[in-house]
Amino acid sequence: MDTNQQVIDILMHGEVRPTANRIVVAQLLAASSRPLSLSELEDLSDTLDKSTIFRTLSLFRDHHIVHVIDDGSACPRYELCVCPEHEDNDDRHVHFYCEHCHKSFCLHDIPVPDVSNLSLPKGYRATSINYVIKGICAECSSRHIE
Amino acid sequence: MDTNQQVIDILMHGEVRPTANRIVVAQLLAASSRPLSLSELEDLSDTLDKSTIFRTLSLFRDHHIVHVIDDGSACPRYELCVCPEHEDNDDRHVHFYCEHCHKSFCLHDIPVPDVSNLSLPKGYRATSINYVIKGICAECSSRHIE
DNA sequence: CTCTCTAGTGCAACCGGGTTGCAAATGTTC
DNA sequence: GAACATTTGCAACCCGGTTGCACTAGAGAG
Repeated sequence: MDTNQQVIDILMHGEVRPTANRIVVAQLLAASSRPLSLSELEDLSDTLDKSTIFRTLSLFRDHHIVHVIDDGSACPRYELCVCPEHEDNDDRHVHFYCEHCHKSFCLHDIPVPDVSNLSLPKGYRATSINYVIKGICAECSSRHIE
Repeated sequence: MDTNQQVIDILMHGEVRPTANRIVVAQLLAASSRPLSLSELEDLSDTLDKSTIFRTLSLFRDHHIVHVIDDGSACPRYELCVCPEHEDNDDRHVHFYCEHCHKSFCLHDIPVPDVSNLSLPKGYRATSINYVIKGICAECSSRHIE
């Protein structure tokens, strides 16, 4: 299976023209098991310009190709939408932010407990939920005793 | 009851010298029903310098007088610890971030569902949990039909 | 194939919030 | 009151995200 072609299909499905740069960004996201920030993508691809990645991610976001995670790291992270059919991201899972290596991980096994519909105060309307656990990831735990 | 004296007690209990500026910051936090960001505090007090507030908040954080909430707004917010006895913030409740007025609210009635102890992958250690619901707050809902 | 027009890209500058260095001001101790 | 430590305000800095603009690449018409 050609991952290059897969990525192109995703872009076309989102009605985004598959330029070379966009394919690179999408492939980096697809190859990563965890959500990536703008600066992480910048590091991964030394050829692409920061502003190009930024605009590419913004475009992807608007076309529901990626969705945005706010871990508590002051910089948003992006991951490919698993469910391109839905207009909004329904693949809700818990994220883990490592305070040591500053990476975010997806905990796909843990569903986000949803309290938004049942018990929000009157007048409040929810559009998204972020459930982020901070701590030390497995790799950093094993490497440092601290 | 003198709130001024209450605030001083809190500072002294945290072993922080109660200077005039610190009392102002602590009173602003105490008077607010919701967590405030650095810039919000800057707006509320036109006399205090940005760096003074910043250092005051950092000091408060280190002395467990305030704790920090990461809503998804790229800037941390601070609220007075309810339980100064505990070394860490055990008063865990859900926060709501309004995407329209960019304020954060405490939903004290909704406890944060805790999944950290039961189901974290092996090797992961949690230190804090952020559960943030984003959407439109009641006031903005009633004001705009959109 | 070439021209034209639009979309995409790289560069550099900008911006805003957090952060830091430093010197003046304030407070504390003897 | 002198000597010292702490706190504060100002200004500069830093860093990541964002934007303006000119150049380039690509799509479509003829």
